[in-house]
Amino acid sequence: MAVKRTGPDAGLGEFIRRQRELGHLSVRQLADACGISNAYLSQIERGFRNPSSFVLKALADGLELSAETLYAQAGILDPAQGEANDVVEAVRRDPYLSARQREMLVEMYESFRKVNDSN
Amino acid sequence: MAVKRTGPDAGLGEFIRRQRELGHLSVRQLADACGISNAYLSQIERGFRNPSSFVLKALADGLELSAETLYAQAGILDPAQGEANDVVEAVRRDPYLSARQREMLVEMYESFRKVNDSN
DNA sequence: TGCGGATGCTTGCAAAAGTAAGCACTCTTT
DNA sequence: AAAGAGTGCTTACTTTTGCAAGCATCCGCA
Repeated sequence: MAVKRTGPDAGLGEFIRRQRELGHLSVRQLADACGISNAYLSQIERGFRNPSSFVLKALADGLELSAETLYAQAGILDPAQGEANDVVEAVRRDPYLSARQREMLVEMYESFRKVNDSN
Repeated sequence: MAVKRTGPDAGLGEFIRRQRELGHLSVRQLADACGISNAYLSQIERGFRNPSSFVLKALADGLELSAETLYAQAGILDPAQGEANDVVEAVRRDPYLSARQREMLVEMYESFRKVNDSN
């Protein structure tokens, strides 16, 4: 498969372990809370397994942190969210537009902003 | 595995297909852009396979939409802020646009939506 | 001391993800 | 009408995910 994968060196597992320890949870406790096996969680934490979207979501719930945070740690979500413009962000989020249409709207918006700035 | 999985009836695949078609991409084109096989993409779109986090991320990139949107569609991320962040609302709220510019953007957006609906 | 339970880790297997190769079909182009 | 490329889909296969069961170690306690 040609898509990037995290290896045993990836930080996601370590991050999960740190979070778990901060919450004073054992491997089995967190695994149970997530509905996964303790064996599997152990392997995830040491970077030998690559949790699926669903397991990642379950882990976020079990660790009581937002899925965004975990996904950002996994390098799947861009953590750069705050500085994004509202309009641009809304356009990029809109599931009913094509990529090309999104592009056009964003360009239009930005040209407006530019024009307004210069006078 | 005890974690919830999306089945062949899940909307994620259909959503992906719809996005792909809006962008006038073939299965092979999108698959290549994502670094996955066309066979696999076909199965994902028809709900027979459940893409991993990495494939989902690659798909979001290939479709040029935010990973958040895709993950929300997959039922992994809460679309909580997404609803409040609707395009028209964001445009109306933007303090740097003139009334006329706002009007133009909204019209453009709505005409896109209309066009997309009718095919 | 020695038992019971809690800890994290390893192993072997079933099930799912993901691919390479090829099928059937539709358009162009020659 | 036949070659050629583009479309999506199917099948057979390899690789990875995820789990049940068990191992080794440590700690509190009778």
